[in-house]
Amino acid sequence: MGEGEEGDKFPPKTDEVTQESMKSARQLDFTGGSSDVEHSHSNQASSMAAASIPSPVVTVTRPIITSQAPPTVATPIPPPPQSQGIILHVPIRHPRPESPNSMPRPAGETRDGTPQKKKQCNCKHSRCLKLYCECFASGTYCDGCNCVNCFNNVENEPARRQAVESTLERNPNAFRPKIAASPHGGRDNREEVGDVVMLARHNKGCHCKKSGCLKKYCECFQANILCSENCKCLDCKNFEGSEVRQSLFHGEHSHNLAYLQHANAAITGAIGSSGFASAPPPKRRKGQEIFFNQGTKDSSTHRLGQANNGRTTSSQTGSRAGGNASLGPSKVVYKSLLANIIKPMDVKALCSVLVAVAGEAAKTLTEKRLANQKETSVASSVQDQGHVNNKAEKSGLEDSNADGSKGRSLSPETLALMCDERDTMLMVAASPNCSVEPTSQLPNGQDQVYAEQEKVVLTKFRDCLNRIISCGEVKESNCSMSRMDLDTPVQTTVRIDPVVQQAPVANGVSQTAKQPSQLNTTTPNTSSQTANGVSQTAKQPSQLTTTTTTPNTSSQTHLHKTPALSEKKDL
DNA sequence: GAGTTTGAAACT
DNA sequence: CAGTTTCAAACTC
Repeated sequence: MGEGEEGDKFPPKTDEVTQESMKSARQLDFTGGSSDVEHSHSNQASSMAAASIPSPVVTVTRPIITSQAPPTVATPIPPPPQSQGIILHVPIRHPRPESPNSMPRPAGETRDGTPQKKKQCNCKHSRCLKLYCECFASGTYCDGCNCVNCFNNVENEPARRQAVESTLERNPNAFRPKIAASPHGGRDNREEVGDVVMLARHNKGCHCKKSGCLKKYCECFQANILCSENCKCLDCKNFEGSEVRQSLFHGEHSHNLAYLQHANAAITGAIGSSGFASAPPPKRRKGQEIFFNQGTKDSSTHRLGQANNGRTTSSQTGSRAGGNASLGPSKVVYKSLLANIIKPMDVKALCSVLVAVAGEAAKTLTEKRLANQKETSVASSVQDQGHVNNKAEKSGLEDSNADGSKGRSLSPETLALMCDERDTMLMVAASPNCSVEPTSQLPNGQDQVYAEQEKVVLTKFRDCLNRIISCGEVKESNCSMSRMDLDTPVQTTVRIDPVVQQAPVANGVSQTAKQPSQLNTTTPNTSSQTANGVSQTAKQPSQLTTTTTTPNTSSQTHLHKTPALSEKKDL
């Protein structure tokens, strides 16, 4: 076998290697500036060599890149020519991280940062002078490895050096980190499940075909990063939002069987959607993506770039790239039925609406109250204290009016929310039988104002929730419908508006499904995704219009199912 | 622990 | 640049 082939070369004519070249290989500049190979960084390098050889733990995972970077692990390595941002100290090369869960760490370190033994290779045919060898690839000498006929040591420095050179000749970046990341991609990004992780990415990208990029065969997965547009993998499942991937992480990894099963199942495609909770979107297969998934439209497209076996459809690649620029691949994201209905901005908007409502209520009520006060002329000007948290205050209720009532009692609605939780209670809201006599605890009219205010606010909120529920139901039904006729036009109804890439994704349910017609209720028009949901939940225009709330709010306000399809344009 | 699978590296 | 071979890690049994 190859034994001879290369083996013969090594140890290459050692003589050829003059003393000069004897500078330990580590002195070489692997950084890609191959030209500099011989540089003069004897300092660190030499020391390293000397020290590291016998000593285990060569801390520097990628010592090689040293030329400019201090050997310390944490130090970022000078950006490669291609400059992809900061390079992690990650030795992504071969020195593969122990567990997929953890960001690759320097060879000498454990998760907690405590020193650890460097990984030992088991090379038999490469003499540890090729990148196949983890040690060699990481720029360290073999030490305590199980390799056979190893030349990756001081004794064979000449040969080693030769190997390094030839390797660099082939690929100037051979010893450079494969993973690039943004400054934020700190080291233990990992598992934010699709979060930080994406900050880093494989420079070259992987080319996995069968592992679904969910096994350590995959360099990306191994480094615990998502596949990026750089990858040319097939049937990749290592993308943000990948159910499979998420299940792996959520199920907490490698150790548990579930993980393995999921991974395998997912990879083989055997499980189809079943493996995952609900609305399992059909698994993607190489060339064809079933566009069942709403995400499809947008996000899916991202994925396509890759899923489609990487590349084929060149057109797609772009999309993905865009997504990742900073965050990494943006691919299909699994979300609950309400995922797109309730969005952060919607929540904000809702808050605004509620505030507005509260404000209005306060205004009205206080007016009343003032009127009463005049009569009673209660000098209780003690307007002090703290109902700081009081919604009323937030809403803009003038303190002046707000008088103390420290022991402010809770309104029936509030009590209901706090103690009862029974929907009915909420529904009944204002109804008298709600019991808890608010008045009973009300010192003077003030509390009543609050109570009224709460009532109004809570009622609004209740309405919103109901609408959300409705939306969810509609969506659900659509979902099921769309599933039934996957092939049918429904899918085709891809939303017209380009929209935000991320936005669209919803779990299995193609948002597309919801066509205005069907959803007459809420969904306005194409802008659907954004629209429906909470926003609609918000109040009715009529009530809020006056308020000076933010644009969002206003938009929401419009949402009443019926009338104004105007909906949230803003959103 | 042996055998198989996988994908990067090396080679053609 | 594409296809094939080699290699060692990852994985399975």
